[in-house]
Amino acid sequence: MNATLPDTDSPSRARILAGARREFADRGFEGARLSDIAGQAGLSHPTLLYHFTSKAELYGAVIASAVVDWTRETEAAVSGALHGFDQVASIIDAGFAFFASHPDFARILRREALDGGHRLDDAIAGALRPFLERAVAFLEREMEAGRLRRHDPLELMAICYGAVFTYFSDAGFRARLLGEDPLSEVALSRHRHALTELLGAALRPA
Amino acid sequence: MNATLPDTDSPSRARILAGARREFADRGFEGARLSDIAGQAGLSHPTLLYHFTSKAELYGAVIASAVVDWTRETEAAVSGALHGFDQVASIIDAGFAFFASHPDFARILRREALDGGHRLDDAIAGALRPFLERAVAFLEREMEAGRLRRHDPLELMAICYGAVFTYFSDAGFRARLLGEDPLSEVALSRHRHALTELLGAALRPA
DNA sequence: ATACCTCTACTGACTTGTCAGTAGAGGTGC
DNA sequence: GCACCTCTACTGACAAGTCAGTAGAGGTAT
Repeated sequence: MNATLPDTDSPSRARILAGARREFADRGFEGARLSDIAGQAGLSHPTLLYHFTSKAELYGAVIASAVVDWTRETEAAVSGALHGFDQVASIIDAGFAFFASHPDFARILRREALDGGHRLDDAIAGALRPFLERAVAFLEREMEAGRLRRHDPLELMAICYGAVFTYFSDAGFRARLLGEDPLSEVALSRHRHALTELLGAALRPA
Repeated sequence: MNATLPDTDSPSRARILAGARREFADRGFEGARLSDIAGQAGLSHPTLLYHFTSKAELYGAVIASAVVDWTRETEAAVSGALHGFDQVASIIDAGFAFFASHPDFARILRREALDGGHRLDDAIAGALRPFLERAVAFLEREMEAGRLRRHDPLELMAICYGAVFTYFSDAGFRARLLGEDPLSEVALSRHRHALTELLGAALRPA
């Protein structure tokens, strides 16, 4: 897409990306305003369009940078040599850690999931589907070997995805409902602990 | 909100509401176009604004009608005289049934949750918080009585909320990822069954 | 003849993207 | 040590289009 490519990571570009992540998370693709994003970076909106040729390209850059982080940060957890429930807990931990350090991205991703995910085709093919397939294969193997109790592996992943993902994407809602900050360290580890306990009770062999 | 109320349910009004539900679910509040909604009802957009004085009022009416349905349809499940895990399964079933019959509302609700839920304050105070409090109180009582294994009741609700809610709000994403319709009867009961089994394995006393 | 419902035509606000031009840093020849 | 050029980063002004909401007139049933 970028034919003549001098900069790639100027300070302005980085500030624009940071503001864009916030605005796209807060207001969605349609709701975000280029002039607001530019303003947060201390620039006028034409300058933003000097660095990114269109709103869509800027959005794509935000997604891409998060997908890079996701792949890097989950790699360790997935390729670990653990077995049975320890490996499950490790993946849950990795998911929590990733979203806790990328809370805005959780909301961007949810908006995409709501829209059917058509803008995520590359990310799905490149990162999400492989991740899911490895996880399901792992679960099947471990259940077969008797190191995990039998459950539907794919649906188990869907349940974990829903629980972890929702905690972060709906953090504002939870805050309003319960009057506490879900991204605080205590709230976060309370939820992670509860999920891990629940899964452990259901998955650990008797 | 509706002080001087002549019509309340003309045929046009009902058709507008149905179209609005679809459009708000598909594109969000900002993305939805009044002229598209009106067009689906066979009307021009100023005619829509004759029935609903603003886009925001129309949106509020969509939310309100769904909250009415929610309260009615979950009432039976929550006030049932069941005990232990049977009651838990009954609430899960009710949640599935509600969202399966209101798939568009699931996505509208998720968009609201993403935005922090500030437009849902009435619904939270009137329906959601009471529902949650009754559920948590029930879980505590049953755990105390030994009819359910001990888990964190609030987090347990959050996990169920996340799993059920995500299944419906992200149905389009799941369809893209797996290539099957998540709202089909088989897919739906597969997921509900998996969730019920998982919860049962974790919650039923040994 | 009046209440209700609908339309066409229009406005004002706003948004993305374009364009011409400015400021300043840095290299080069002399 | 200076005239000249080029490049990046940036801006204000504007073009083009979209959208919610308004005004006012017409049709229809009672």
